[in-house]
Order: sequence, then C-alpha cells, then structure tokens
Amino acid sequence: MNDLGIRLRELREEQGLLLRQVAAQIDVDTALMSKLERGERKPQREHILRLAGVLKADEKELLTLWLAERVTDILENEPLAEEALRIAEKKIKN
Amino acid sequence: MNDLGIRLRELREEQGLLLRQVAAQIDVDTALMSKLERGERKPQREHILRLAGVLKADEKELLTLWLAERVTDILENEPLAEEALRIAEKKIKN
DNA sequence: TTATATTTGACAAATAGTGACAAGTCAATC
DNA sequence: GATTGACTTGTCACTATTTGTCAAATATAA
Repeated sequence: MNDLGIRLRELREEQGLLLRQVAAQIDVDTALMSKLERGERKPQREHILRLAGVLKADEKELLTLWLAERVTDILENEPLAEEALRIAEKKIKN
Repeated sequence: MNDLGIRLRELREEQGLLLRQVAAQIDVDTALMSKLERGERKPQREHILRLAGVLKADEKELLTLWLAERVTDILENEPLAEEALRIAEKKIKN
C-alpha cells in the first residue's frame, strides 16, 4: 500500500535530497511533501509532473502509480472488485 | 458509457414502474432518479442497495456496475490506463 | 387541450479536499 | 542535557466538488 509515496521517497534518497529541498523545488510546504511520501495526502497530477522533473524520474511511471492508487482506493475491501475491474477493462479498451 | 443507468432503466421498465414510483420507494426526488438513469448524477452505494430491492435485481450485478463506473471515471482518456489497471489488479489480489 | 411522465436548470446545503502554519518528535552532535 | 536539523503531526481556513430538491420546461398520449 502506497506504492507511489514509497517510490517518491526512494527517488528522493537516490538523489540525495532533503524533503525541504524537493518541497521547495515543487513549491509546496515541507510538511505536505512529507505527507505525500507517507501517503497521508494524495498528490495532484501537477505535483507528480513536477516531481518527475525534480527527481529525474520517468513521468509515465509516476503517473501510472498515481492512477493505480486512485483505482485501488475505490476497490480495496470490495468483494466485487475483480469483476468490476474486468468490466472497467473492457470499457477502457475502446 | 453509463451502463449502470441504462441497466436501471431497463429494470424499471421490466417492472412496469414509473420514475416517480421508484423514486418514492427509494426516497429520493423523481428528478434525481431521472438523473441517475441518465448518468447525470452518480448514485450512492445506499441507492444501489435500495434500487436492487425495488427493481428485484441482483444486488451484486448493480454494485459491480457501480464500482466499474467509478473506476472508468478515473481512467477514461488516460493513455496509461491499461498499465494502471494491471497494477491495481495485482494489489487487489491480496 | 388536458393530463401525466420525464427532463432540465439553478440553487443551497453538505461534503470532501486543499495546502499552510505552528508545534511536535526524534537523532545526532556538541 | 542543550542545541540543531530533518522530518512529522495536528489543526485550521479556504476552496472546490457533489449532492438532492424545487420549479419550470418539455415531451407523450388520450
């Protein structure tokens, strides 16, 4: 759970950056950046795009994780999740 | 698009009921019921449960459509949708 | 027309989401 | 054991989105 936040932290550490530095570069409060990494807040699409830049990460990778997380938010703890996914998949493929 | 609403209308017509009658039974305004069928408003989980009763429908079928619709809301027009679905599916299977 | 069914638009109320600030914890170093 | 620096937490005001109703409009049928 919270793949995206974990990945963000990973990337930040790879770059040897402090929360405060990343936060400043994407123009948010350090506290918010901390919450994004811990999954306490959900980033906006715009955040993801800026983070990809700052963290030298693949924008598509982060966006995909971001989307996936929003999907699992809806489906977690839902007994009918798998069936729903199948239906969603069909519609998506149009 | 809007499988759920279409299905709701179908079911209502099978039962030979008027919007107003269904609306009354699930305790919402007729206008809202009309919007739910046309996908202009999204039903709450509670609505679905009550509708299943009134329309003599399979609760699971309706709930599944309802979930699927919420998922496609997020993913439609997203180039990365399929990849995101794959990731979501993995997480769901835990 | 008249009556009945459904749809539409506009609105207020409720709900959820937003990010910042200030205060807090925790470790390392002095 | 005090200070410093990195991160975390709680709370707040603000904004945005969603919700369902009402009243009016538009069909549909007799």
